[in-house]
Amino acid sequence: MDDRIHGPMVLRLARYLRVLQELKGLGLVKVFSNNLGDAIGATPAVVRKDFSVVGVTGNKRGGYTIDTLIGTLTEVLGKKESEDVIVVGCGRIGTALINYQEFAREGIRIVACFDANEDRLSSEGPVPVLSMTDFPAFVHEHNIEVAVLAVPDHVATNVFELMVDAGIRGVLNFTSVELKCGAACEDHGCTEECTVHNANIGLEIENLIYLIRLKRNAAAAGAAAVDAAATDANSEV
Amino acid sequence: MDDRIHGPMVLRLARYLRVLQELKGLGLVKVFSNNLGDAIGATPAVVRKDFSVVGVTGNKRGGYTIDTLIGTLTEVLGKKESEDVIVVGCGRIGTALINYQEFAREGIRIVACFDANEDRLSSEGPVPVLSMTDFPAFVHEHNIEVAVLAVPDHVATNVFELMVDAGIRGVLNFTSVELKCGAACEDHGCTEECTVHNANIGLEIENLIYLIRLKRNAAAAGAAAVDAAATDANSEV
DNA sequence: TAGATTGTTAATCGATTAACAATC
DNA sequence: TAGATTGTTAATCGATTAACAATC
Repeated sequence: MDDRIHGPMVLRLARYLRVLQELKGLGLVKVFSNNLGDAIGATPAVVRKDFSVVGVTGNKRGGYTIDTLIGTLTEVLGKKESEDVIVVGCGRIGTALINYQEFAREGIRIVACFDANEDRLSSEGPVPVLSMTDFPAFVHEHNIEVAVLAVPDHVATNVFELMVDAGIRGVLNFTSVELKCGAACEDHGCTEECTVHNANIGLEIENLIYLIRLKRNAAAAGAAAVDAAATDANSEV
Repeated sequence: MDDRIHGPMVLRLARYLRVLQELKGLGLVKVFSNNLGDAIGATPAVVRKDFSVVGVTGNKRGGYTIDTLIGTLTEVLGKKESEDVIVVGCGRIGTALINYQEFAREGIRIVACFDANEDRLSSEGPVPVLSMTDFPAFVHEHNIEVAVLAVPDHVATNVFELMVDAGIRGVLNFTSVELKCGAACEDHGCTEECTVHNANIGLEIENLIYLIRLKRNAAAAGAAAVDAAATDANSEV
């Protein structure tokens, strides 16, 4: 729609939308850029820029109309029609996801799970567990675009390529394998990219730890620099 | 240590390290920047730049020595001493995390869970479930730096502030609440930042869906532009 | 030597931030 | 009017990419 809409901005648009819906629920009609900025942790300038990009114009004195914003943002982000999602890999994580559907936001629904192990297949339970052999057909028939990858690490790459082949466009990756879309896409001659988000908890924590250590080191170095400067200042006396 | 080390780079350094350890396990001794680049999905130039920043120098003909790299990266990222992590909120997600410890990478260990509901407390099981009142003391005593936030949304902000107060420096956030560290930090007079990573599966999927739609729209617009150009070209005949 | 790879510098790209004129 | 807020432009910042000299 507009090539000025980029990744971080989409994230913000989604956050605005959520806040706006709550504000509307509270009976508000208008909102200022600084209020929305506070709510999602951005500066007012960013908010105005974002709205400018999506084409919403405010009133110089009265701010923005909440209904207009909700309408435009919903349109830009895509109609909030319910989205069907599948899970591949019916091990512990897959099962947990299926059972704890509550995690899902409105409109997002897990409609099937797939597993290579025939023993796990079942049509009982809240979500059917189907054979991997049915996977491509199912994806096409139901127009599935988003899949959760929750298989053992050693088959992750293979299953991912299956997904890309089948037409999956977005993957939430619970394995600790780095999925490279470019390669898989090229190998299979598909032109459209597949977006991968990583959700491996171990990896996330590991990365958190590294970042914290890095910050601490930087802070220590900064303090040392300050100390050194202080020493220098002293020595100048 | 070096202010040229930034977030994305830390992520890459961790990935290099993992690959290097595997390569070493296979008996390799040297490695070229393009091999590592392929492995983690980066260009050789990025790899060389990264190594240059952390101070590892290679051999113009023979590439980099794996042992040297492993040594330096381990040092830069912090010794792989085991890191103790706690979970706050012993509901479904919290319990799942505790039971599926396997997700944890080597060196990462969940040592305790905290819950405000006294009925859930227990010293049985793989991980003790303690009262929230014990939380600050426990964090100080055990030098806990990283916590997983798995409480209901409506108490997320409060619990997060408790965490920051107690000295937690990194949070893996399973709620769908936007945790703003700046505010909490300022309010409580703490100078050090707290790093938050979001792991809410619903949010992740929602965002995936938005990004996919955006890409499709952009592609459609691009195709339309191409069509228009083609039409123009035709009309010129 | 010739070829291949490193290491560094400059250019580019993308997004955020700052500044300020317009105007309700 | 005076004050406050929008909307846009220019400046800045940060990271990646490209290019190429150095050299094994």
